[in-house]
Amino acid sequence: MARKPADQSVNKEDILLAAADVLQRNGYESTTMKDIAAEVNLTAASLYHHFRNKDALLLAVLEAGIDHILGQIEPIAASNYPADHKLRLMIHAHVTGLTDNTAVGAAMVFEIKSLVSVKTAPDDGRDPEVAERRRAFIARRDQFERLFRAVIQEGIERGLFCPVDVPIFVKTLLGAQNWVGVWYRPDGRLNGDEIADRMADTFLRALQPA
Amino acid sequence: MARKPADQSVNKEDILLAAADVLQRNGYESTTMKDIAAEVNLTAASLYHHFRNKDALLLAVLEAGIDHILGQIEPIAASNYPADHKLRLMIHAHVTGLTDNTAVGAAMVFEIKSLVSVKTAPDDGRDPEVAERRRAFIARRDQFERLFRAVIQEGIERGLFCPVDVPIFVKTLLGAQNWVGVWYRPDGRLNGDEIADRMADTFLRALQPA
DNA sequence: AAAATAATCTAATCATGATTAGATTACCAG
DNA sequence: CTGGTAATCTAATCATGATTAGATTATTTT
Repeated sequence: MARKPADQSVNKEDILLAAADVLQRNGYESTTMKDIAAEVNLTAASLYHHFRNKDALLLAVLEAGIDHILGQIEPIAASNYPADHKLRLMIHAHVTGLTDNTAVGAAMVFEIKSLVSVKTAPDDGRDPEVAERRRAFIARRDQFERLFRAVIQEGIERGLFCPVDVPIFVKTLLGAQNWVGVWYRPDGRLNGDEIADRMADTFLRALQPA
Repeated sequence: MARKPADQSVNKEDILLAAADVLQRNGYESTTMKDIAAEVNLTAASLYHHFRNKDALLLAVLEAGIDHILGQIEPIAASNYPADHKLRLMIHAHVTGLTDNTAVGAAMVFEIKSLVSVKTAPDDGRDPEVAERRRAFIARRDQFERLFRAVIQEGIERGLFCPVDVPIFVKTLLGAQNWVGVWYRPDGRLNGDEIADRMADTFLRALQPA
């Protein structure tokens, strides 16, 4: 049996993107190292040159996703636009981040009870680096939520929004947005921008003062 | 080594509830037959007397969940209340279903890219019964979504609600509700009823005519 | 060109979880 | 009480996926 020629043109970034795609397509529990490797026409063993283990690779996907989306949301939240305009832009960034970037999708949807789950916590002692990165990821995800809270709180204080229970409102908003990563299909009726538009309309109407 | 005494007091329903709890706590990929069995103080092998295989057991959990929630939503949707009242009741039923019944949570959250996933589809030929039950589950889940669409469409036609893109609005609403299954903790600030109240307020405000 | 290094391959190992087989126990019926 | 059946146990098998080890290839450096 002839050995498959070695192809050294694949870099770490290619592997990371491949992993994000497989995650999105197959879900966490059906994402194997073999599938990811096949996506870039390598074998599973080759991935270990670039990433310590599967956890490290998948965490890298989540980190890329949260980096991307935070990089977009933070400047908006810090801007001087009125709160309602900021919220609309943030919803757009979040939704299109989910529809257009599979790593963002993974970061938002697949952290649930997967590699950052309670179940894996007892194994922390085996790999302190992964445990630390896991904590950092959770902190950044929480930061993401805080940005939404701050903007809505600002809108309420300035009389632009009606008073709501801000933490619950934000969980409602983020849940609806994250779920886009579950049901969205690129061949669907609407694209990411259009979906974001309608969602922003819904939540801004809900925040409209009486 | 003394053999563990056999305990025949455990019935199929006990196992099913145990599976739902483990699913909720550990997530799909960390739900092992061993864990489920331990929940009812049996061994993994004992589960196979009651359920054909793991898929059949987990599908039974999902079916129990969707049965439960459809059984609550259908009478509300068919009632003669005005659409806004119906929607509020349905949101309550859905949210409290998620917070109070782990099988409902599993049915709503864990169908995602798990045993009803695209990845498992190619294996249908191996177990036609599971494949058929899977299809039936998906059909019932779709029926669930249609009930919400119908009520909102009715509200719009009667002038109780402002015009919205109904499919997207419902995806937004269901996403927010299903996500409660992700973030809700029994020791949190609010219980299921209170969360449902706030959510209903949000979405009914968003539907209020101008 | 030769040597060193990076990257990949194949083959194999290991661990884990699902499941089976047969022995055993618990319970029920006659 | 005996026999039959339901239910469970322990031990073992099997399959699969993660990972390692060493050989090999591709690329870079000297």
